[in-house]
Amino acid sequence: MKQPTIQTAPTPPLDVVQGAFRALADPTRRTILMHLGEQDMTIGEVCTHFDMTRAAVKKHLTILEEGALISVHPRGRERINRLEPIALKSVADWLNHFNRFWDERLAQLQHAVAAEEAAKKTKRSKPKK
Amino acid sequence: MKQPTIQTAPTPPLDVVQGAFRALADPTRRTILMHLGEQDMTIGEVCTHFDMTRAAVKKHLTILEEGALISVHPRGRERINRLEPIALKSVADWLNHFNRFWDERLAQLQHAVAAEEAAKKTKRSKPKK
DNA sequence: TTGACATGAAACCTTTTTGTATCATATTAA
DNA sequence: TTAATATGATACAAAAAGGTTTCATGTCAA
Repeated sequence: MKQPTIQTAPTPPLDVVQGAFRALADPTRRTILMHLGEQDMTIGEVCTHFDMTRAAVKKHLTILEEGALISVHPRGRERINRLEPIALKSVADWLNHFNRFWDERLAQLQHAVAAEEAAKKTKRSKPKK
Repeated sequence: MKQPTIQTAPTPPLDVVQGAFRALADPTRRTILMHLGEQDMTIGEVCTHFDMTRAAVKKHLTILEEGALISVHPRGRERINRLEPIALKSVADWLNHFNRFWDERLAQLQHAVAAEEAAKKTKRSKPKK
């Protein structure tokens, strides 16, 4: 059924992308990332933002670390969690493969809206571009 | 309990983003999206690219549709699956919140590499890649 | 040293996910 | 009409996800 492709190394960051997408699938983890965007935080500090046991937050942080979205830095008995934007950028790069579709679709929508506006012909709202 | 807000639609992209991130977490579904980026496809055509039962592919397509990443258009007894880039763009927009971190971190890395190179000027033990 | 604090880790449970197999339905073509 | 086709839908099983509780370990501070 499946046609084997001949390319052997068109797979630069697949594991990285997979780990990052997996980590981003959970809303708690996305919220953690936004908090860490404000400042580095210990696990305890992250916990203060969630109604959840410390162990559960720790698991989320572990998955974020596995996805390379954060790094953990021991400082005494604490562990400082820091946002690591490189993996986030790899996700954004993957999404950018679809850039041209956004442009096409947005142009379609704008065109449709413009046609509708013209049909109404009541307002003179000028779409800025 | 207390819902003093009167807005009925203050949740513009939250559910959309969650549904899209959930759908993107699976590598099979990301591959499906790339195939649909090439052309619209029926379920059967999508199936030809995977070593998986038709029912499993159908479930993936359902999750992609729930995440608004694709739309399904009946044509006779077939269902044409079409990429819907708007939800993808909402994910990209969410990621762009971290844009400034990429810039900062990349600048840091470039600076660090430059400093290390300068410090290494005396050494010659560079392992081959 | 002692105790409080911050974390790590394991066992366990429930729900979701991801696949299968099977049967039902609607459409096309002969 | 009849049969093949394309899909929908349900029930099922294994694995992963997401949470809790409990206990152990290492560090700081008095």
